[in-house]
This record gives sequence, structure tokens and C-alpha cells, in this order.
Amino acid sequence: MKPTDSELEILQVLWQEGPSTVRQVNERLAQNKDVGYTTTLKLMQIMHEKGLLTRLEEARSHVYAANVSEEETQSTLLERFVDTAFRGSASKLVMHALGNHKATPAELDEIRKLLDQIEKQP
Amino acid sequence: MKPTDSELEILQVLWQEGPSTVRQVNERLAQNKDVGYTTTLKLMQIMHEKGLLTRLEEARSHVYAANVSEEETQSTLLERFVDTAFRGSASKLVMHALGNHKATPAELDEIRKLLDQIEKQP
DNA sequence: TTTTATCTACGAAATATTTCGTATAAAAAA
DNA sequence: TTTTTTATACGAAATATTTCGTAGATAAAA
Repeated sequence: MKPTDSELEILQVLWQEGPSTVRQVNERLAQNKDVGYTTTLKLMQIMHEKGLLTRLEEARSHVYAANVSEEETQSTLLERFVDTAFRGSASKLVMHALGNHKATPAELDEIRKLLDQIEKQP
Repeated sequence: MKPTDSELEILQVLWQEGPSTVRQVNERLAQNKDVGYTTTLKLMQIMHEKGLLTRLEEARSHVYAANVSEEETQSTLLERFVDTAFRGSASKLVMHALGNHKATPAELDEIRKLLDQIEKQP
């Protein structure tokens, strides 16, 4: 299941803040862009229909939570992205990412360890 | 300039095959999915309007070419992707990419060299 | 020459995504 | 109790993207 751009923004909020009401999510989104309450509401309703979100209807304000993990979503999106933008070459993507963005020495170390692990595997 | 998914597919063909006619591009796309000739034509006309493609109108069949490089497009898309899907953490994306996809030992070596270079920089 | 094939241009339908207004209900405040 | 605020639901407008049909021009084949 590939979330749209707007849906991904909402998932990001829920992953970071945990289960939230529409108002909470909307206020978070409104920090970065102009977006009306009912717009966020509608999107979250659609996401709920799609199974992307769960919701508790106990209180008057429903509480929504992500029903897909950040990790698995990242994997799904990454796979598609590697295919469409990098012709399936993950290493090319990695080179680009390391070249353009700054990573801390600690992060670089982590990556190096991961390389070791991968190369050790039979 | 962010190409849409369909536009990116066309750019991929042009990057790989070099300057091509609409028919050539369409036949290439048709190998993977069901797509009509005029659909491809229209898309390429739009891309030309947007400045994504150049075209030679000398012959009856116009010859189109990518007007953006693969590298710069990859960088543009990657930056956005890191932000939206990985909250800006390039190293997280790298870990995911290395973890999920298989890279050849040679590619891993290249990545390692790049890490060396980056760490050596003052 | 007449017919057939192939090309561009372009409007518009089809589909996907995003945005918002309005109706209605319930809670909170006055 | 009456008014105001704050929810949800939902249709539909607005926008973006993709797809295709048709008209008209030109080249190729018959």
C-alpha cells in the first residue's frame, strides 16, 4: 500500500507523536503549511477506510493511530523509489545519498559496520 | 522541477536510449505496460512545454531528448524523498537500502571508498 | 492518382488527489 | 436554558495527472 504525499505527512505525525486526534494532527501540519481542519479530517477518514489508520471512537474526538509501521512503509517506498529513480541500483542511490547529504561520523561508522556484516555473510 | 511518475518513466527511456521519437519511446514503454501512442505523445508534448525535453522538428517525426540530466534529477528526487520518507536522515535511508537490496562486493567496495573519502575531509 | 499508414496537435474524458463548505450532533460556556 | 464551540460525516469543487479520440497534414504504398 503506497500512501500519497499527504497521507505520508499524516503518518509522519502519528509516528512521531503517537495516537492523536484530528485536531492534534492538523495543528502539527499547520506549523508547516496552510491546511484546513476538515481537509485533515477527510484525509484521515480516507486513510482509515483504506486501513492505513486505526481509530478509537470512544471519546467524542476519535483517536487515530498509524496501522502501518514506519519501517515497513519506508521499505515499501524505498523499493519503489530505487526502481523508478535509480533503475533498481541501490548502491547508486547510496552513493548519491552519501555524497549529497551530511552524515555524522557516528552514522558513517554505523554504515561501515553494516557493510562489514554484509560482506561477511556467505 | 519534479517530474511526475509517468514523466520519469519517459526520462528513463531517453536517458538509456538517447534522443528518440515518440514511437520509439512508446514501444519501449509498451514492453512493460499497456499504453497508447497518443498518451505517450501527449505526455512528451507536455514535458517539452515544461522544458523537461528538447525536440528537433526537422523530420516529420520529431526527435525528443532529455533536457535534464539523470544525475541532477536523481539528486532532486532523492532530496525530497529523504525529507518525506526518512525525515531528512540520509544515513537511515542508506541503512535501509543496504539492508534490503543486494549489492555486489564491488559496489560495497565503492561505497566503502566513498566513506573513507568523506571521513578524511576536514 | 487513390488509398493507407503515420505523424502532430489538441480538446476533453477519466482518474487520482487534495481541499473545503455545510449539515448535524454533542459538549462546553454563558 | 440558550448560545457558542467543537466534533464527525460527507458531497462536491478544485487541482493534478493520465489517457484517449479525432481532426488534419504529410508521406508511403498500392
